[in-house]
Amino acid sequence: MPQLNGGGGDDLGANDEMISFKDEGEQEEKISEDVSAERDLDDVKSSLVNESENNSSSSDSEQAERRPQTRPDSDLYEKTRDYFSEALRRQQDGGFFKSPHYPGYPFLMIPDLSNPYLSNSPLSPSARTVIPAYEWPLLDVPGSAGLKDPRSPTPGHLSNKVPVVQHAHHIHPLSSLISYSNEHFSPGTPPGHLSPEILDPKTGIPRTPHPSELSPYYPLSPGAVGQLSHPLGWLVPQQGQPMYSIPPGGFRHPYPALAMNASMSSLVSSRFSPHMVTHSPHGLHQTGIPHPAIVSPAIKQEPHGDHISSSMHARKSPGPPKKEEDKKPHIKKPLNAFMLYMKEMRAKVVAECTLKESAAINQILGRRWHSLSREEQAKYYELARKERQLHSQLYPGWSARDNYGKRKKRKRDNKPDSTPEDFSIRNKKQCVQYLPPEKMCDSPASSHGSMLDSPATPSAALASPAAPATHSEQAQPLSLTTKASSSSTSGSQPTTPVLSRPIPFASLHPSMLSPPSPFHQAALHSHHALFQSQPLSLVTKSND
DNA sequence: GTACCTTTGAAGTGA
DNA sequence: TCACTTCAAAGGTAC
Repeated sequence: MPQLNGGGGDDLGANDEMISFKDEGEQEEKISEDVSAERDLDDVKSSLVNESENNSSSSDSEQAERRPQTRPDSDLYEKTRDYFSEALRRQQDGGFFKSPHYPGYPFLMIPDLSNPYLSNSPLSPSARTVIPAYEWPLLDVPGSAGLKDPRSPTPGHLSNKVPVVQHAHHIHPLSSLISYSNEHFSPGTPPGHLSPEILDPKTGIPRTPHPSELSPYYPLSPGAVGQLSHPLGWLVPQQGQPMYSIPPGGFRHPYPALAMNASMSSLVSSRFSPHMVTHSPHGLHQTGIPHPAIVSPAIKQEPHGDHISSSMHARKSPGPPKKEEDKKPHIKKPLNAFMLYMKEMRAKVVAECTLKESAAINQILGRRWHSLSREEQAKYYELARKERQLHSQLYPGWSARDNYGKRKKRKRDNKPDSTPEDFSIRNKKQCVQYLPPEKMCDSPASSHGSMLDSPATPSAALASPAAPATHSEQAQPLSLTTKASSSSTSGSQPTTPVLSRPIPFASLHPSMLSPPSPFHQAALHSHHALFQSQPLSLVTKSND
């Protein structure tokens, strides 16, 4: 797959996750077939969902509104996509970020801050108006990034959820997926590019458009688009949202192309309130622009969370006092491929069913993830890889360990050798599968099945390191390393996906489960055998 | 108010 | 090197 190697030498990261698919042509054909098949399937799904939901509660009507109405014209999509690709290719001058690897996100790859898209400073909301909508379809997704859910009465930044600070100091190539949170847009100052009609007349807050209003170009569901961060969103200061500081000496210009130019820098200084732009006595990175991954400790409700201004202080100073440590801004982990996928697809899944519990949604997403083609997964792996790269560039001293213990960790130990005291009553209570086994079989997937169940082709499964050697080995898709990582899925987690509450089966819809590929279907037979040996609905956690 | 649930993947820890 | 743990997102649920 050329795009996988497209980053080539320009990519600072190792290519260990970049592989070529031997059956590329095959894949492409298959994918195009899958796409059309999936669209058909989605249509069927929609109708089925509508049917099922017509019998549901009255609240479903609003969900029906969120439901994708019709598939955007695929031709238009293709043409537009090509156009975007071409436009971006022209833009990109061989900087760090080459041409987009993923046609689906061509607009994410804005390599150069001096490019015309950004000439008006991305820090200014109005600056986004200079970006022609046709060049940046996502920008034309009006305000959707600002509001995660039309049903939500509160914009993202007002949500009572953890208000993650999402400001940037440069254009993240993955910005739209790197939404460390969705609260990127300041509803107070609706971006100028937003059409008036999509702004809430009362609040001025861009509302999440009806699916039919959404750009048909972006291959995301309307809801998913709603979750997308504005690629420049984290540059937009947000009122009432604390900013975080750059760790003193922690930042450097990772990429020359990303280095903030003078105008940007001044804009940051001028537009960001003193609270937002911290002038560390130790000397911030000259950009002084924070990264969305940073979250105030206070926001994270960590113990001893300090005011945001105090969180601006240094983190990672050698041997910092405890107090200083507590003031460290919380830098989130970069999202992995699945997380990126989840962010993108969650809304779609939510829109397609009446399920609201994230646990259930995540189960579905997990299965869908497995049923993704390798190329599709490759997109997310690549995105995740780039995000990790950028994250490491932005926070050279950051370690995942920094976040350890920052949240009260639940006791989810299911190890059989654990003492009875380790098991809370909650852990012991009976749990019910969200998805019935039949449905589970409809999709690949035990948590151990991973890629084993859903390679596009058997040959691909062999060719790709994504295919685990065994069920206990987790896939390392796109990685040439054969190291079999052992994640929690192979370890502490129950062998059967369980949840404390059953999914209302009526709310489940076939669309929740990805259409099995032929290979997948073959694999399903073995899974049927597996699942038939398991309780159908009630399963207890494998605590012992 | 907050932990839990669920998912996968990355990274850290300890043996 | 391996097994295991923690965290990342999300939001309803339960305590």
